[in-house]
Amino acid sequence: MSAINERRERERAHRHQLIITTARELAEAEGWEAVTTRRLAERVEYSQPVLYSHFNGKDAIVSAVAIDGFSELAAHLRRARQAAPEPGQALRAVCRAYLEFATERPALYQAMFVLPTDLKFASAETPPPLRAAFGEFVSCFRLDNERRELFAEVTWSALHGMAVLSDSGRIPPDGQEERLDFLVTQIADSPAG
Amino acid sequence: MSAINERRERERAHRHQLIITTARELAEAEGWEAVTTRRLAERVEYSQPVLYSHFNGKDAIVSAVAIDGFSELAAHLRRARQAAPEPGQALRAVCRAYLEFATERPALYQAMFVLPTDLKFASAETPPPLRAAFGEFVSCFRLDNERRELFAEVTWSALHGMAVLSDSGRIPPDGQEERLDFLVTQIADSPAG
DNA sequence: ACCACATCCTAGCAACGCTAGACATCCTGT
DNA sequence: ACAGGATGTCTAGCGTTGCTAGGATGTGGT
Repeated sequence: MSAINERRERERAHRHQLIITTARELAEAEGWEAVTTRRLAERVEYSQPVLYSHFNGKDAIVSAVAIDGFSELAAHLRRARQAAPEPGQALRAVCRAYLEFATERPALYQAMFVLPTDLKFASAETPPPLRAAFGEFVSCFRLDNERRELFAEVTWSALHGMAVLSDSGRIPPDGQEERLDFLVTQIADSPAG
Repeated sequence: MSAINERRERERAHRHQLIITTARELAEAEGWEAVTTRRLAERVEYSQPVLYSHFNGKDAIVSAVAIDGFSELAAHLRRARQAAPEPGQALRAVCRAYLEFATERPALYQAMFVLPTDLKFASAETPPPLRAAFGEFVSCFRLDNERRELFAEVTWSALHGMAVLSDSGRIPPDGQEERLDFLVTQIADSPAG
């Protein structure tokens, strides 16, 4: 109603975002296991209950960070795809960008793809940024390819596996480049790649 | 030294295994978040501190479950590979068996590949069962292929991605079969597959 | 029979996610 | 201008977590 309420809403929205970015910073600096509601509250200079007046719980905060991450990922992939010299190089560029994103922001990546979240994937309520990111993979394949989505899913799965297995030390972190090269070659060398 | 001590050691080893299998059962029945040291202690009918006389902590228990899982996975993959009608079908059979394993024992799979563990991968102290499981993938490729390990790593990464993204609902659980088919086709259609 | 040792449990610590209820603060209507 | 009510925030605490110190109990060896 009044201008006062508008100001309050602005402040509230501002604080909402502050919580998200602070959680993300804390996670990127010390890992998600260091992100406790107490420490987070202290950093934003409010008491614990205010976190719960903005989010349903800790998982919801992680989800909010994840959504921000999806937007960034989508933009990152899109930039890479459009900067590719020729269409045939788009897939390679996008895949490389994906791995880059995962290795440079491991905590953010975890929030998006590893930690338990409330997010709905591949359904009606899927957040648009998430759809956009997935769409970048789909766009790497020719329009007349009836199985573009399938191609994209497998590509994404492979990249995710590489990212997460490498991050947790289950495959050697070096050699990502060779694996990437091999993957792209195999996927692209298909009837309708 | 005496027979009494031997009996004690036997009992201790027996209890050690009891803890592991109980933890696994509990995880498979209700998920790992339901596996607390208290509940686990109650189930094995001992107090909490005995768990810590066998393991360094909860993570070590998870790791122990994971190692058992690696043995089973290795055996499962080996069986599938050897049952393949012809060598050209080995890769497909092993990949299918891998996904089968992951979907039928999700909690065990999580202990092995998702949850934080103390395990060392791809190093000198890598547990033999783990090497064996990975070796089954390598064995699917021809001996004269200099990049067998690379092939195996990418194959494994892709399968892991499919398994974990599907399990967490990030890609639709149906269509695994088509994805598997596509993946195997692309990987196998290579100069030295 | 007695001592010494190993084994096991009770009890408790600090930290976790989360919430009820008191307190203060500010807007609103008369 | 001032009381009343709504809004917002904090203190304090609940139940649970992983983990551990220290005492009780019972067994084995001399």
